[in-house]
Amino acid sequence: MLTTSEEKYLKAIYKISQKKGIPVATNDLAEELSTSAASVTEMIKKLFEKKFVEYQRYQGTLLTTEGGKLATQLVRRHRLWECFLVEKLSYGWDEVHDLADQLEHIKSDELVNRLEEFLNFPRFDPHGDPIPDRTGRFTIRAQFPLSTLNISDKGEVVGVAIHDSQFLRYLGEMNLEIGTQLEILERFEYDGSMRVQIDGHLPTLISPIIAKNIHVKKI
Amino acid sequence: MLTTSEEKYLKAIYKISQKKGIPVATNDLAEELSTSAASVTEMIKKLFEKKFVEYQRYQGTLLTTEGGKLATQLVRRHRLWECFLVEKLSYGWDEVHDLADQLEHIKSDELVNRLEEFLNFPRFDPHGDPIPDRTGRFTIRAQFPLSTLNISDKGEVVGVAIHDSQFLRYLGEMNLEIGTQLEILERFEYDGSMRVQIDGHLPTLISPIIAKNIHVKKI
DNA sequence: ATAAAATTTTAGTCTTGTCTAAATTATTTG
DNA sequence: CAAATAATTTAGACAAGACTAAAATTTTAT
Repeated sequence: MLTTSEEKYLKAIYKISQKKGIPVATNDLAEELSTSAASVTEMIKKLFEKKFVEYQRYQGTLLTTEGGKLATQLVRRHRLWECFLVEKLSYGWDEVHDLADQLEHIKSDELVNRLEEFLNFPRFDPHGDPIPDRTGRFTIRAQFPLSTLNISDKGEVVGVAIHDSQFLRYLGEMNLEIGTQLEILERFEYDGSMRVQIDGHLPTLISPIIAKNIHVKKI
Repeated sequence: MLTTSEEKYLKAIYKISQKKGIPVATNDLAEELSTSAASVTEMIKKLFEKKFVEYQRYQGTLLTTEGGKLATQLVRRHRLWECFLVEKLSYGWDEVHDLADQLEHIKSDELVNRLEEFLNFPRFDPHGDPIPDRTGRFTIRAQFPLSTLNISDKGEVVGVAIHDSQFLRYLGEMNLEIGTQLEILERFEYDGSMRVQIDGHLPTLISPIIAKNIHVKKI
């Protein structure tokens, strides 16, 4: 059985390797986990002993098949709890991350499977991220960063790449949420910002950094 | 903020003082928490420093007002999570204790308040125990151990004093659950056992130890 | 290609919560 | 009431997980 701390490391390795590829640097893990690089090295050696990660001194780390399964299970738990909090307890999508981070460490696969059934087998969480099924499989979907759309393209928001609550509240203020439909009115090539028509609202200017972190499907 | 371990101690002190009165003995705590008496002494000294318990060497311990509030909050969390597991996730009342023991340590009052609302403000948990409201008040109810009823008394099961899953499954096997109505047919005074008519089923013999741990209201 | 800078690891400590064995205090019993 | 027994506390140690400072290695830049 994994300790909560070990679980946090596995999930962090998983998350960083998704975003930045493998191997995962010790410093990046320290940053992600708000801890020191020295602590990371120690824990990685422990996870290596237990065969959850591959590791060579000074060369970074990556998950083994077994470690990957465990990390996926944690992602599953996290995203199902987020669904529960939003759909059943009326939390906002900007409020659930930290709570789900606690709830995902509850040790019971049965509980998570029952929760999934109670929620009617959702395939995406409140941020549009896919929820792995109990065998670890993700639902794949064609989606692109909003920043890649061209003038007069139409899209529907299906996800966000950042779960930070400030970012999400900012999106909320410009009436943008999962399911929102929009159209690109104008692109300013020198800085990449774009003017976007959001649903029934007034057109808004969206900066390239923001646009890169909003995922849409084309319609 | 309390650590999970400190929370476990506070709840154990609360539980034992309910059952056996105050002050609570170090050995009883060690037993309840499956740990050594030495560890208990150490932790109690810590809780004393933080003003959550009264304590004098060799004289046992008891909760301060502040400690009592925290313990009550934990009881509240535990019982609401049990309701959730039974009512929403279809767990049996004999399966929820250990899971609720994990869930009660999730740090968020807001979460528990929303959970309570989601469950429609239940006042009793699946074992018939009262759930304190957010100010810490319990709903009181007239109830007696089944063992105190006399011949031809009728009652309705409203609670159980033991949450052990073996005990609960045993009750289930004799078709006895919360809400079950019954009538005392016979009492054998020399050992205290009683023959009981349960609902539409055949009469059963109930031993005094069992009967003492089934709570009924008279009807 | 080598010096400087950045990254990673090691060494040594600390805190939390636990343990066992030994010492102390309280309780029970003859 | 004193001796035996039970309960509790202290002392010393350990494991997990973290930290800082210093050393080792890798990467970058001149």
